[in-house]
Amino acid sequence: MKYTVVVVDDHNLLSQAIGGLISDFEDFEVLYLCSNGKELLDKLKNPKNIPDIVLMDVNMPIMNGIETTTILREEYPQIKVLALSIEEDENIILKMLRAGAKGYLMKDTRKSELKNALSEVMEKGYYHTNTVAKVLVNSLKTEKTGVSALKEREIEFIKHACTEKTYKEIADEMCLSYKTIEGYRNALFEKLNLRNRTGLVIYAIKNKIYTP
Amino acid sequence: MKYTVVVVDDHNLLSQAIGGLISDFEDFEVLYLCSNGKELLDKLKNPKNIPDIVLMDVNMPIMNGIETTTILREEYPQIKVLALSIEEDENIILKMLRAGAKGYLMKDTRKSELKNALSEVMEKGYYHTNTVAKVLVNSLKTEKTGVSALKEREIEFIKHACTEKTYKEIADEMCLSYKTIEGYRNALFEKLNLRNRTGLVIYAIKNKIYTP
DNA sequence: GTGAACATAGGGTAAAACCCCCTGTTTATG
DNA sequence: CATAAACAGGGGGTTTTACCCTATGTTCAC
Repeated sequence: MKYTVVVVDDHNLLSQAIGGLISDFEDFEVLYLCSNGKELLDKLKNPKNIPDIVLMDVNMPIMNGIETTTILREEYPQIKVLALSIEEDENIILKMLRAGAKGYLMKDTRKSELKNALSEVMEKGYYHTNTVAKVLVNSLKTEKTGVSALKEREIEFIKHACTEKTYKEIADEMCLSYKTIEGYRNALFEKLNLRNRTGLVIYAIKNKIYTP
Repeated sequence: MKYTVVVVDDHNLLSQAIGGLISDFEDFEVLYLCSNGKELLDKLKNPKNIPDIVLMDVNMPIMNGIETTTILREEYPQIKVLALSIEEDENIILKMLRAGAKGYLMKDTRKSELKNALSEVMEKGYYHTNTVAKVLVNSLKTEKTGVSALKEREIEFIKHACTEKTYKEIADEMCLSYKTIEGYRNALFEKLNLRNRTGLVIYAIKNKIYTP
């Protein structure tokens, strides 16, 4: 008996193509393809349509991979979700895994790795690449040290950093020395894994600390 | 005699998968797969490796689709290039077509449309979807009215500036000298009235040039 | 009452960003 | 054909960032 797989991706060419690849695997067969989470949930209402694994894209219109995975875990906990995305964003990966994905594949994965991933998810219950492992370790660090929560002053600083002001000017406005401001910046770079101010600005906007 | 196709895409899963799809078509067969333009050019040095059609991704590391297509048109004008991308960016599509692509497919194309596209490119010499047609009409409009204040390369540069990359790294990626990049930056600061890179990032996001 | 955690701040250095100035080449257009 | 844009590159400078490592005083828990 082959394991059944459903591919959910808004890029039809990709889902059809991946479906084709999976058909080549001995132990797996494709049940059907979907273009978004909503379509999948509709399909699942028929018990005949319940697969062993869902290969899920993260970015989709109508209902994205994170929402869909969350719902799946509640309503069909037996279905294993394997995420598939171009996104290497740490937060996205974490969100997807927290939502209940058993693994996270990049779209530049090779065919053999896809087969591996499918097999391991069915056997061991999970599959993680090095990239994802790194992200996980990093997130554990921040969770243990409790660093993840940003302090009041840091948030205030970030908002200033999202303007054209120099650090010297920010220091003056916050009534702190330039060196203290550097301290805030360095701490943030460290715990948010950023290289420079541009990274901080993008982080702030993504996380709605600053709204342009 | 089947027409031969080469798939060039840095996402291995995608290229393998698309290769699989094409193998199902009566009139076409896959010659080989490549991960980037450089790899393709190397392969082509052997006359046995010259295909009828190249299915080319636009965004690739090392050598992207636009550069590669330009070179192909010069050195192997008999090879027909069909672009394949997620990018719906007007400028990218235009560039790719100017570079000599015979058609532009989105990655959400259906299998049947891919077959159509391949056949039409071989028979008529071109294939254009509605989306691309719209873009073309639109570009004619804006070219007439000259609405776009920002130049193509500037927009491309801005997108890079919204990442953690240094200007040196941006220069490398855009295949320009650091000094040229500085030129773009200075021009933008001048005409947009900005003080520094942070200002540029905020401007880009406000004006939807870059979406975090 | 001692150590951890935190906010503050300094000194020094190297790299990146910023700011002038300047020279070509290609491409479009009157 | 001339002229203007757009495009690509360079010299040489200052300012700002980024990254080291260290130090002091306060608060708070054990």
